[in-house]
Amino acid sequence: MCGRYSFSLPPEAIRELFRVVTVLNLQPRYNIAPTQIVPVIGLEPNGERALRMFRWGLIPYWSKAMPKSAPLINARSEGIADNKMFGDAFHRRRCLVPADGFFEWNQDKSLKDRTPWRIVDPERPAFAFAGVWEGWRSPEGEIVRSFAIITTNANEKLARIHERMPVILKREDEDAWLDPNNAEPKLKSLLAPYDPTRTELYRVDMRVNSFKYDDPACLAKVE
DNA sequence: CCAGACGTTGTT
DNA sequence: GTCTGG
DNA sequence: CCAGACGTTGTT
DNA sequence: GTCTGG
Repeated sequence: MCGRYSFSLPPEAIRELFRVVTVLNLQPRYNIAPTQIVPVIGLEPNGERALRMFRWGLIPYWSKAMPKSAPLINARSEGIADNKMFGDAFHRRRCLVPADGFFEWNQDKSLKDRTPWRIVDPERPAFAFAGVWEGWRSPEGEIVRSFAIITTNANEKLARIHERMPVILKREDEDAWLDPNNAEPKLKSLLAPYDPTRTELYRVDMRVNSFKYDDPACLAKVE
């Protein structure tokens, strides 16, 4: 699955890699955690891509209050089109979640080693997760936009540490994911495990475990 | 009809 | 152990 | 995802 | 809001 990731590229690289004009006032993020407000990419009414700051952890639009349970940071791709919680967002509110890598811990918690891994694509400096989003009106009348990252089965590279992984879109599939005219069969075909030959894992320092550390050392390789 | 759930991951 | 917060 | 708190009464 | 369960 995916419960922590990074997005630390400079604005010029973001504009070029994701074809966005606005780059807001983005600070590099080395250790993004659930509930934080982070950039995602959606389509404007005019069809142009735009970066917007959304909350990681989807709040269903019918929620009466901010949910107290674990935030909905992931959505399983299997059955998502018919799912009560995410179905409407899947059909009508898809987004790209830009990242330059993500973190995984050993799934088996009986293994005492809680040293995280970082996963990157050695052939490109950044990629996008497939995401869905919602708008929610709080009791105070504030509109909160939030998102979840879609997951699928782990590929053979990740399977050694975890059985799920986030959906990473091929670059040539990003437009199809955002296209409001694409229907269910096409969209579902995009939600597949990532190419294992482009999935590289390496160990990083345990400091990543704490979201309080958000600096370049979080990305550094350790033995 | 109304009431109650609606999610993922991991762990047991 | 379990819940909350980031 | 992991880290960190988890409580009351009374007094300042 | 919308679906499921009784």
